Order: sequence, then structure tokens, then C-alpha cells
Amino acid sequence: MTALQPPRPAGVARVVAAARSVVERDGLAALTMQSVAAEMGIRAPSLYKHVAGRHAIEVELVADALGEAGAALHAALDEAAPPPAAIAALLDAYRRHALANPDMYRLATTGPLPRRELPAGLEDWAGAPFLAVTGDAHLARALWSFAHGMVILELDGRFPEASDLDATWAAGATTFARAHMDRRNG
Amino acid sequence: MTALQPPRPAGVARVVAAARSVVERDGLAALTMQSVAAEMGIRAPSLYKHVAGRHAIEVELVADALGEAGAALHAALDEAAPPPAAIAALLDAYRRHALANPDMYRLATTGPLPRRELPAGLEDWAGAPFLAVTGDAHLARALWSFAHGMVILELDGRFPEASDLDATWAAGATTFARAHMDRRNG
DNA sequence: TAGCGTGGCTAATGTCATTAGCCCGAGGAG
DNA sequence: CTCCTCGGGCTAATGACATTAGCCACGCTA
Repeated sequence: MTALQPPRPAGVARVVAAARSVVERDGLAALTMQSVAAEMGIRAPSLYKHVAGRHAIEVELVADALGEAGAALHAALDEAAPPPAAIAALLDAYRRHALANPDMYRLATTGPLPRRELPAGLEDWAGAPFLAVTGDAHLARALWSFAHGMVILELDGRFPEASDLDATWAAGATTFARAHMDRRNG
Repeated sequence: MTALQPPRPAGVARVVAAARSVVERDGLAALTMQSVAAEMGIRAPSLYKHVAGRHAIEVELVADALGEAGAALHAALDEAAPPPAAIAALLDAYRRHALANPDMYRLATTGPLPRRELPAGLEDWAGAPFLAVTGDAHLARALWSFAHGMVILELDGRFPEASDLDATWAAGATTFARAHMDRRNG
């Protein structure tokens, strides 16, 4: 199952592709109308012939980022063991994907979400693996919060230099796995 | 115990106070050199007679925000019950403080931390309650990540509209409390 | 062949941060 | 009393940015 992305007009697609190149090569801060235009070999005002403005470009990138993150998580679940172990697998996939695409991750998860402007259902679909692996909406959200907190704090360099983050992730995984088992039993 | 904030020259203090008023009244996005200057009844370039630039103002605000957040957490621990219950109390204090000061919280926790420029020890001091309440560095970081993830996702409106977040926080609290007890016993 | 839409472009506006350089007024030095 | 210095304002200017207005060429179609 894959997220349903409404097809983009060719012009929009070209702009979004250029924007993504800029973000991945030079970082989020470098995403300007001028840099995107330069990437395409045109001038900034010409971009407005294809997209409504900078915000619209960002929304498209967020949609892509959510779609890809969701795909990574769904894929991780497909291969994974039954629930208790699946939690660790999901967390691992989450971390890997985020660290491999730091700027896209930040873009997709930082600041108010333009929910109105995103494809319907995309958000739920991307988050579904957390529900699948915990079997409980609250535990799912808590697990997602933990994962997001870990990733964003790591990306922002907020943990002390010498932190052994592998171990921290492991601690979180066993903590939530235990909660899951406890919930199942009694 | 309180965080040691090096005293600020009067001019700097006035600028920081104005900046904070702007942030709390109009939000983080409204924090510009012009808005801060206007708040003081002067022109933007005059600010440079007191501070090095916008970044310097933000660093001061981050230091204040960390200090106050830390104070709130330490205070919560002082009143709280022994460890298992203290976790819930700490989380409650964390959430309350963040939601009561959303823009200062965002400022203090979003984006790369200018660690070099912050008062030494401030960061560790602010995070100490998490260590105190879990008794384990990894669990402490995991708990902090959970709390931060919850708060920032809530602030950014990323949870589905109708989420019962109180219950999610509660689920997280019991999850981590259980982990703490398990660690103590066997 | 006349139109017209597509997709460029330049010029201009307004917001920001920041720098350069001027100026006044209060206080201390003589 | 006068002069000098310095703190702390100010205006003007520069250089990113986003965005708008209005012009123009190309290619396809009637």
C-alpha cells in the first residue's frame, strides 16, 4: 500500500524537484526562490508561473517527505518480527530514515503542519505503523513522540557530545516493548 | 539551587526585556530588530550599540528560557513524591511550563543549540530533574525525548484534532514509571 | 496568417539585518 | 568656564528575500 499523491503538473514537478535538490545539497536554509530558480536556470519571478509561492513549494516538499517517511516505516513493518520486536525495528527504521534525510525530516516535522493543503489521509497513513506496532492509540502517539523527540534533538545537536544514543534508543525500545506486553497481558 | 546566570549589562538587559515582550505578545516570528527597537522607542540600528545582533538576542532569550524551564522542573521535583510517582509530576510540570510559554519553549528547543554561547552548566542543570527521576542516563534522555516530542508536536498542532492528549501523557508516564521500577528490581 | 496562451524577463516594492558615519549631550579634565 | 570624550541616538545605504506588475517571444491553432 502506498500513499496516494495526486499527480503534479509538469511545471510544478520541475520546481519541486529543483527545490529538493537545493535542500539536499545546501540545506533547508538555502531554500529560497532565487536558489530554486537558479537550480532551474531561470529567474525567481518566473517560478510564480508554476507555483503560488515559497509556501506552496514547501507544502509539496512536506508531502513528499511524509510519503517517503511513511513508506520507510511501512517497509520496516513488512519485514519485521511480531509486535514486541517490531517496536525496535520500527524505531530503527524511523531513526535511519530521519538521519539519512535530515533536512527533509526537519521540513516535514518542524513548525505548524499545513494540514489543509496536504493530500487527505497522507498523515494518517504515514503514522499507521506506530499504531500497528503498539495496538493502542495512546501508546502509538507516545512512541511517536519519543521517536520524534530523539531524532530532532539528535539532529539539532542537543544531546551532550559524548552521548551513547544507540543505548538510549535501545532503552526506549525496551521500555515501550514492555508497556506493550503489559497491556496485552493484564 | 538556581542556575547561575552571569549578570547582564544594563543596556543588554533592556534589549532582552524588550525582545521578550515582543515574543510573548506577538510570537516568535515577530521578533525582528525593528520590532524590538520599536518596543524600546528607538530605531533598529541603535540596538547594535548594546548587542551584537539578532543572534545574540536570541541566545540571551534561550538562556532565560532554559533557566526558567529548569527552575520549573526543579520546583516540581521538590514537591513531588518518590520516584515512580515523581515521573508523572515531572512530566506534568514540563508540559504545563511549555504550554504556558510556547514561544519561549520553541525558541529554547528548536534548531541548533548555541551551546558555546550559553552559560556553562545551564543545560545540564535544566536537564538534571530527568536524571533525578529516572536514576539512569539513558532512561532520562528517553523520557526527555518523549516529553519534548509530545510538547512540540502539540504546540505545532501535529496531533489529530480530537486527540485526548491527557491520556497520551498518562500512558507515557506509566510506561516510563514501569521501566523505572523494573530497572530497580531486576 | 492572426491570435493567444505559456513561460521567460526586467523593474519595482517592501521587509529584514547589518554597516558606516554623523551628532548631541553629559561629565570629567584642564 | 571650556574642551574632549564617549555613550547612545539617528539617517542613509547595502544586500538578501518574497512578491507583483507588466512586457515580450515563441509555438500552436483556427
